[in-house]
Amino acid sequence: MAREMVRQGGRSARIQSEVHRTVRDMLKTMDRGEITVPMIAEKSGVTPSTIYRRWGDLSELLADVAVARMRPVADPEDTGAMGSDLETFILQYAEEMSSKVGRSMLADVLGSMEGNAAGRCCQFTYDHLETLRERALSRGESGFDVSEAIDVVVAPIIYHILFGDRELTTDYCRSLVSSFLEKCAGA
Amino acid sequence: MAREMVRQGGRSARIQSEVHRTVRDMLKTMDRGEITVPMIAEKSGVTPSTIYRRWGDLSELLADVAVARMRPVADPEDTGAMGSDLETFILQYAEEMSSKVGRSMLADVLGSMEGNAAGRCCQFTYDHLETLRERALSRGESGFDVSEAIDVVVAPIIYHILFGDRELTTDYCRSLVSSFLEKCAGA
DNA sequence: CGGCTAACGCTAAAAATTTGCGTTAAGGTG
DNA sequence: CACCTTAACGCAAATTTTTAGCGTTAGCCG
Repeated sequence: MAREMVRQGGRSARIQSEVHRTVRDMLKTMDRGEITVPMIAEKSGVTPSTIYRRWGDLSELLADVAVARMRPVADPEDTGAMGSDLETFILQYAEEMSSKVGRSMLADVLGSMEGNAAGRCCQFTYDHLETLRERALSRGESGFDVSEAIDVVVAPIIYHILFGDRELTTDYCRSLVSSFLEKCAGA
Repeated sequence: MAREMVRQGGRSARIQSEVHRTVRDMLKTMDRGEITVPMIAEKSGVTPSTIYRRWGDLSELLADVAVARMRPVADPEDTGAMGSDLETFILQYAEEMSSKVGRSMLADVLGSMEGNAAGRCCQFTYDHLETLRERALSRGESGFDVSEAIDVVVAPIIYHILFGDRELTTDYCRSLVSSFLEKCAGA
């Protein structure tokens, strides 16, 4: 059979989760700059060559781990109304992404070129917003444009986290959301 | 004398410019992933240890080169009116940053932790916008809030470049600018 | 001009990465 | 269920990259 196959279960999967777990553990106690592939290999009981063959290099591995961590485990909380749904989600999003691990994940995701890690992880955000939009519509609310929400609310938050040019206060995030909601109402 | 000194002229400066030039040349013809410190050292006629001692590692060197490239050489063009000034500047900004070298510079700048490379380079953008604002005021126009311009216009552009989730067309950039100008007029 | 020392070059040692080859085990087939 | 194919792994040698010690060069200051 000429089809490309990717092993999903058994040893291969066990190694992947073991390596991922090791990386997450290491990121808790040490800086990203002092983590090396041989270290990860030893702590996870895998030979370095396996890691190199499977992920290519350290930055790709870190990106892979970061994307896996950002993958949502549940839908955003339902607070009963679109405005509060959006605010709750954005505040939590800003909180997570501006934390030390959040900034680290962002950097890792943006530092990889293979596998479109950045695209996949911003898709998570898009999907969450889409969920909120559909939820609003099913309540009879007017809904909102997801792309516009990203431009007006998400993009500034990410920008300030990445460039560190501004404190990301709760009030500021709230103002972004309310500014967006007003724009929706006006349109 | 106990004071820390940094050599500015002579050999040290010559080496810096030589290494920078070599890096810029290499980035034209090859991918960032295949550039190594020993390569740069050989092509620029410097020993690797000098590069390691001076810049620490490859990512710091690349960030240093990127910041130097992004440092503006002139003020943004004066088109005679605030709206067209802003549009001209943003279109050129989007063009430069979304190009291959632009994306590479962004990635390099965000991938370094020393020296606040990211902060310094977003300061360039801030300064340019501030120039446009002052120019508008001196013409008798109402001006605009620079931080708001960054949130509404610059941040979305950078976001879409980094995450690759959307085509960055001229029309789209123009719509961001006009949306911002309307917001200014309304406020 | 002469002293001081930051910054460089050279070299050897250490660490990381790549590569070849044999082995293990996942997943499909008869 | 036993067998076959081959993706994925482990091991170890070869290669490359990075670090560190030490002597030398050349800015900068008095």
